[in-house]
This record gives sequence, structure tokens and C-alpha cells, in this order.
Amino acid sequence: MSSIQTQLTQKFSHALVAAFGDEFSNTDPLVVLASNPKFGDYQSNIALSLTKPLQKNPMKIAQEICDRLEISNFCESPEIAKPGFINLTLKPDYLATQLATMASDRRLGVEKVKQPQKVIVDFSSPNIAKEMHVGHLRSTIIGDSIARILEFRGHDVLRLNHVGDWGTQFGMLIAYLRETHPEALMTANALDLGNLVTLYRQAKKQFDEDEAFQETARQEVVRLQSGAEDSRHAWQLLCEQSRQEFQQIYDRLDISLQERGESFYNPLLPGVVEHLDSVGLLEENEGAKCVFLEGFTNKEGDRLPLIVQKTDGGFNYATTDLAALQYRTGKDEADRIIYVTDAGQGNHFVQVFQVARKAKILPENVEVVHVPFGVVKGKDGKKLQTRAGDTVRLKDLLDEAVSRAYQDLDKRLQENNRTESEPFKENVAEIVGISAVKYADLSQNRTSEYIFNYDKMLDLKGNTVPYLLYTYVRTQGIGRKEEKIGSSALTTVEPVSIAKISPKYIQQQIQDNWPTFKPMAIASGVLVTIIFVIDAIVKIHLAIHHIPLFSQILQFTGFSYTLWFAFKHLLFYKKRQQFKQKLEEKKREFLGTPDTVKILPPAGDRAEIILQEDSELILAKHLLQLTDVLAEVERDLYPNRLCQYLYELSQKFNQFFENCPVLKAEEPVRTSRLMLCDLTARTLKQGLSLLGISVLERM
RNA sequence: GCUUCCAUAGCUCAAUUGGAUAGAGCAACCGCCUUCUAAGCGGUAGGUUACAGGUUCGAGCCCUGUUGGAAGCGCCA
Repeated sequence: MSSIQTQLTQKFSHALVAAFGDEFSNTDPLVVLASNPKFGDYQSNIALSLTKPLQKNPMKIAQEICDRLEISNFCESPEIAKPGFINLTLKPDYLATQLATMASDRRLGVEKVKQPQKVIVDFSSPNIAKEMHVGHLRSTIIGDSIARILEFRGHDVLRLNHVGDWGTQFGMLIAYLRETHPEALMTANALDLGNLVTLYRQAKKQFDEDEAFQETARQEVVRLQSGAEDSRHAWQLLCEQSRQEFQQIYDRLDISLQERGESFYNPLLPGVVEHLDSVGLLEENEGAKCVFLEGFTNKEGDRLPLIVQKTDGGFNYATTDLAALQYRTGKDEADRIIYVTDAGQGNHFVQVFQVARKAKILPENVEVVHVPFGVVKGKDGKKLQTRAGDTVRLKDLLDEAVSRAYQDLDKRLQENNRTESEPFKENVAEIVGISAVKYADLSQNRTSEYIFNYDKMLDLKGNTVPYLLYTYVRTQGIGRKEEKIGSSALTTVEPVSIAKISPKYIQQQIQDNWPTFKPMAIASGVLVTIIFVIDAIVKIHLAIHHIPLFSQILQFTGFSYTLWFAFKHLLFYKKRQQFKQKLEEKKREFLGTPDTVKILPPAGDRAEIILQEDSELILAKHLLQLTDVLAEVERDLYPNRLCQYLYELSQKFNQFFENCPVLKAEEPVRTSRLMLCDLTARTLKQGLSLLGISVLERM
């Protein structure tokens, strides 16, 4: 199902070419949503921008385009406004058919991309031996959402956790533990992570103050990097312990990630430096090996270096990033690499990408993107921290959100004289709390700094998760009531009757479940082979034909067998039924049981969607924009656009809900409205799941 | 000193490759519950888009400068 905007753009392209020639075949017709509802639904601004190249009056250009525009199937006749805008209004009939198509598709009309890319999303990246804190919040949440959206669009996404598990701080920590807590280096989980963090601080303090200890720490790094057995073992213990701790947070946030820390690239570092040398980029400066950068200068105007190997032979994180790029473009065969880190690292990435391009580590056809985000600040506008001035632990932050959500819910239940079970309340609070933190983050333009405020994110009004969840609950409320009444047009509809499966449906299924169908493809191959074999046998048979009587005997045998088979298996009604049933079972086994989501039957059998009231039309038009919004987020990586879409969808649904009674309406409007509710619910659920947020049936 | 990012209503934020009258929510004020969860809906008010120029049919968005804020800048990551 191609989006309305795409279809209009194509029609405009054709009209442009028809009016002004082939050289305009690549000109974007600038079809966008209307800036104001009074102008219609969509508008094209192309006439204005062609004024100069065509040396014509924009009104005239617009007229010439409109004369050649073939959109009468889905639009009212276009209107040309003052300076040269072309305004379009969609026909309600067309909206209804589009909605029906969307409703019959379990992907809600969102097609998978035609050319899937291998995409790496590098996000979260906490440090071993430290706890996850607010600093990791945005990367983790934004990165996960971006990954989910790209996956949904059909890309092959590799989610990488570039954890800080290597470098001087480990020498320091291990050296310190050797002196103070040797048992922690021998046995697993001898210390909990909280203690580890304290010890890390103490180690750092000693490192800064005590020169002798600095030397010990450095030697420890050398031991570790050269692979000394005991150091390595200690390091592994520390990593494992942190890993368990991180996993608790990831589980709670429902985030999956593949760990590939800095240490992973360690063996590749010398090779990177050699490579830089071999392509002539490497220069030695004051004992350090550097690559000089373009566009970066110091006070005196000299070019700045990117240091890839320190005087003491150690490597920098820039080197690790270069090695990672090399591995990701080489071994992982990535087409697009996305780094979700704070905006402060912008310069670093520009530098690394520049060097990587020059050194051909990064081929032309691979896109690298830094997805920056602003810092999390407290209400006071300063960096978020505890009263004591420490960084806020992620765990505490989530606990606080959930606990506030719980209190809020409890208070509301009392006010409304509702009684709910404890597990119900806990579940609602957990989902609302965690989702609120996620949504508050995702709904802001990530480039700006972000003021963290529990009250705002848990507010029931405005662009917040409780508002969206409540809207979903409303859709489900209608559904529940409907089931009680028991005459639902929706619930009585067979969830995709197997008998009615269309070729298109099957094609879609195959696309969606390729791994499942792979054996099928292999089977087809085998079948083709068998046919060839049979062909050969037939040829042999023909040859046999020349032998007297032999062929007659064969024919007779075959004919008798066919008769017997038909008699036994096909002629009797009962047998036929059983056969059909078995076939049905096989089909079901093969295609899987239909989704639990109420899926409407394919075109032809479905109830009609009727759009009469303003709020129905507004809701319908908004529902149909899902594809465009997702395509936009896929391209620009701004999840707040999706949030905005879902928020507006909720607003429009709530307006519809106020203005249009659903269950009390007469048929066929009643069914039509039920279908709008169902579609809204599914769109909200899908949209939220792409933000890493799950819905609630009741709250 | 240099580089990058940011500056929109009292507050928190939107504004789709430059498009028509810059939109929401909060806070304030005024309405709407015998009716599918009022955790909702409607309305009023609130703006020289930090400032000054420029580019063009057209600028919150692009360019230059100024002011204010944040981050980074040779051997930490």
C-alpha cells in the first residue's frame, strides 16, 4: 500500500513532464501536507519554485500542471490559490478504501523497504565497573527506538553495545583491588557493583595522588594487554559482574543489545596504525603517531592532529573507533552505521569519519551518521544530579518514576471509588512509569537539551505517555463493552478465513516471514528437479512404447490405480471432508494461526467504512499518514516525529470519541466506527511498540 | 583563542528537503459528566521566532555579523 503522498507525488511528476518536458522528470513536485486544513489535505508548492527556470507566472504554471494532473480517482479537482499553490482535497470514498486496505494488512499498510540495508546502531555503551546512570538514558532509549523503527521497515539491524571495557582505568582498578580486596579478583561476585563503584572512586583518588601507584597501575595495563593470565581473569570477573547488572536494566527497559566492547577491537589496533601509515596519512609528532586533520586548527592556526598512538605505545579511543569502522564495513558489511551519543562527541566523530574516509577505511557507499542528543538537565536547568551532588543512577531514576506512577494511580482509584488488585496496580505503575521516562525522552527533539521532570512526564494531559495509553484504553473499553453486548460486527468477523486467502495475502505473508518460507523455497527447487527426472522417465517410457504390448500393460495398470484411488479417497463425501480438513490443518500449520489482533477480511467481504462527520474524516486522514511518518523517521532519525504523530492521533481519536457515539450508532455507521476504533488501537499499539513502549488494556 | 551545537508564548516543547495566518501542552480564565473510563472535550488569552543586516516571489529554517548559553580542542574515553 503506497502512501497517499507518494501517489500524489508520482502523479505530479507525470504532470510536470507532460507539461514542461522530460528535463523535469527528476524535479521534486514538493507535495506536502496542507499547512492549514482550510487549504485542503495536501498541497504542491512546485509552481512557485518553477517561476524562474520557466520564466512564467506561477499561477499559469500551476494551471498547466493541473490541466495534466490525473488524480480524479482520489482527489476533488485541484484548486489554485493566490501566489501559485495547488491545493488538493481527498475524496472520502478514496479515504475509505485506503483505510480498508490498511485494516486488512497486519503491518497497517506500512511496506517494507525494497532494498534492505545492513544497519548498525551503536548505542547505550556503559562502562564496566561503573553503574548505569542518567548519562546512558538517552542513548539507550533513543538508540533502541531507532533500531526498532529500522527493523520494522525491514532493514537488517545489528544493535551493538560498545561498552567501555578496556583501557587505563582497568589497570588502575585491578591494581587497587590487588592491594585491598584480592578476593574480588579470584572469585565471581565477591563484591556487589555498588562497592565496586566506591572502590573505583578510591582507586581513582589514589591514582591521582600517589605516583608509585600510578606506575603499578600502568604496569597492570601492560600485563592485561599482553594477556597475563591472572590479570585477564580478574578483568573477566569484573566484566561479568557489570554485565549482570546492566542486563537487569536492559530487561526492565525491554532492550536487546549485542555486546561488543572496546576490548573486542584491541587486536586490530596495530593494524589500523599500519594501514594509516601505508596510505601515507601517518605522521609522527613529539613522539606520538598522528593523522593531521583538515578544518581543525589551534590558536596559532596550525593543523590539529588526531592521535592514534601515544608516545608510550598505547592507543587512543579514536584508534578504537577507526578499528570498529574497519570491522563494521568489512566483516559486518554494514551499509549504514549509526552512532547514538551525546552531542559533545560531535567533533570527535567528524574527525574520525574524516580520517576513515581519507584512509579508505570507510568506503564511499557506506553512510555513517552521528545521532547526537543534548544533556539531561534537572528542573533547575543544571545537569541532573542527586541532592548530594552525585550522578543519578539509572536504577534509582526508574524506581522513582514507577513509585510516583503508583502513588498517582492509587490516588486516582480512591477518588473514583475503584478497587483494583495489587498485581494490577503494580503492573500499571511499572508500565506507566517506565514508559513515561522513555516517552518524555523520545518526544523531544533530541538535539536540544532536555529538562527531566517527573511531574511533566507523568502528567495525564498533553504530549505524555499516560495520555496515549489512556487513549488506547478507551479504544479497548469500547471493545470490551462491545463483547458484552455480543453483537459485534468486529468480533463476529472471522479472523482471516483460510478459504479466503488471496494471492496477495500469501505474498505478503511470505515477505513478512521469509525465514519460515525458506525451507519452502528449497522444496520448490527440489520439486523442479523431480519434474526434470520425471521428464526423463517419460522419454524412456516413449522409447519403451516401441516394445509390443508393454505400453498397454502400463496404461492399464495406471488407469486401474487411478480408479481405485478416486473410489477410495475422493468419491465419498465424508472422506472428502476429512481430506479438506487435513488440508486446512496443513495450511494453518504452514501459515501460522491468524494474529490475535482482529484482522478484517480482505476486500470484497469487509464491512464498509463510512466517513461523514468531520472528526471521522480528520481521524481517517491522520491514520493514513503512518507510512509517511515512519519513512521520515527512518531517513532523519528523529523519533519525536513519531511521538508527535501518535499524540495527534490520540487527540483526533478523543475528539472523534466525544463527537461520535460508537455503540449507540445505527448500522452501518456503527460497524464503520468500530473499525475506526480498531484501526486507531492497532496504530497506537504498533507506534508505541516502535518506541519500545507496551500498551495497557485497562488503567 | 579556535571549532561545533543551541536561542521560538510566563514555563516545557513542535513547526516534514525555505511556503500561505509560527502550532501544542502546562500555568491562568470560562464552559461540558443520568450517555462507550472526565486520566477526557470545547473555548478565551498569550509572539518583533535573542538582535542587526543579507540572499529571493517567500526566511523560525539559508548566508554574514553581534549578544547570550552549552560542549569540545596533542598524547583520558
